[in-house]
Amino acid sequence: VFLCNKLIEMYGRCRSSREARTIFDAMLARDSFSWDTMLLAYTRTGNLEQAKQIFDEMPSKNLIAWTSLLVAFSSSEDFHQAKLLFDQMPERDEVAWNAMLAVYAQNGCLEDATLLFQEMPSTNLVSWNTLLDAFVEAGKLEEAGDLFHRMPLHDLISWTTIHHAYARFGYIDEAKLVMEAMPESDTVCWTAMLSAYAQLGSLDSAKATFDYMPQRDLVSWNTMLAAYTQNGRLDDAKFVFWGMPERDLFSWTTMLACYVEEGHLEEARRVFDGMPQRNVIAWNVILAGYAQVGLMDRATLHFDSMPFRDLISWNIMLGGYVQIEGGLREAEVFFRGMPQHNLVSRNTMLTAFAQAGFIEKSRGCFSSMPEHN
RNA sequence: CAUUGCUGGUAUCCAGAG
Repeated sequence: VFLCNKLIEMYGRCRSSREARTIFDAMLARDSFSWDTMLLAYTRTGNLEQAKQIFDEMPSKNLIAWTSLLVAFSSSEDFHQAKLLFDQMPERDEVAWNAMLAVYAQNGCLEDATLLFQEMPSTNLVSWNTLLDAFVEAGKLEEAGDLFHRMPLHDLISWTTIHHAYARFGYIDEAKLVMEAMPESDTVCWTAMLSAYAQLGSLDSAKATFDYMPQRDLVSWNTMLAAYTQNGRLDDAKFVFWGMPERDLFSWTTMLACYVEEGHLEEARRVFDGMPQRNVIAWNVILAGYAQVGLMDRATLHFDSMPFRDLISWNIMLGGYVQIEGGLREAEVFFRGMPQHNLVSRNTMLTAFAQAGFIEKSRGCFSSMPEHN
């Protein structure tokens, strides 16, 4: 049992929930660690449905199981389910509170995060770091800076979070100063710097950073790859992609998106077919390739054959309809048939109506939005 | 002292800014 548990854990960490499940199913006896670890494998691979199912099947649910499921809701379309789950928990420890806080932080809910932080029975450094990240995710740089100075202590993660805050919003000089001030900086920090240069279009600085950094891991390679793809450098991107020491789904989807962006649909399709695994994002990239150029019949065919869809898949289809000649009516019908809508869906309709001169309908979309940005 | 849970860097949809 011990060894099988370790195997499940290993597969979970390697994002192979299928293999983890094979081990789990083959076990003659399972203890609570086996169940928790299996649940966590689904959580880590973003497999909410399977995570829920395992959770429901569990003979007994401990704090770890509750917390793992809570985390799974964080990246789901309605992360507010996480709060419902949190409220249902029979007991909550520090980790559970922190996990709930992280759900708010990752989804940009600064208000909720702040309130929750104040309600917490006790806070530790993880709580402070998470709150700091909530400010950063919400784009509140000054407040993040203030909070950083008010924190009781700083560890590497606190420093990296504040560094990332400056880097991602293009404050290169400030980010550099933070890097000089921090006691140690690791690959995460260097990669954030690289990413910042890439977003500003400073490819030379990005490349120089990549070459200069003490170590490069898979994320750094992916970031360098994205630096080229986001700036329309297909040839450089190809060179990086095929030269990388290893490739994960980020690498593949980044490369795919580059082919699509450059209008090379056939090539994209070939890369797609050659992928070792495909996630929703890979399917979405190809879908967007068809929809963006108005090939709605091919898009529909692809859409119908997708093994999984998320809200982005639906939004891509919607975006395809609104931009073809006289597609607005079809878009309206499609919009009504969607399982959910978010700000992007409504904004797509809003701008489509506005550009077609239907001011009243556009207004209607505007007022149907639960929030505005 | 401890087989599993919480925080930092990279990819796909609309708009805006450059």
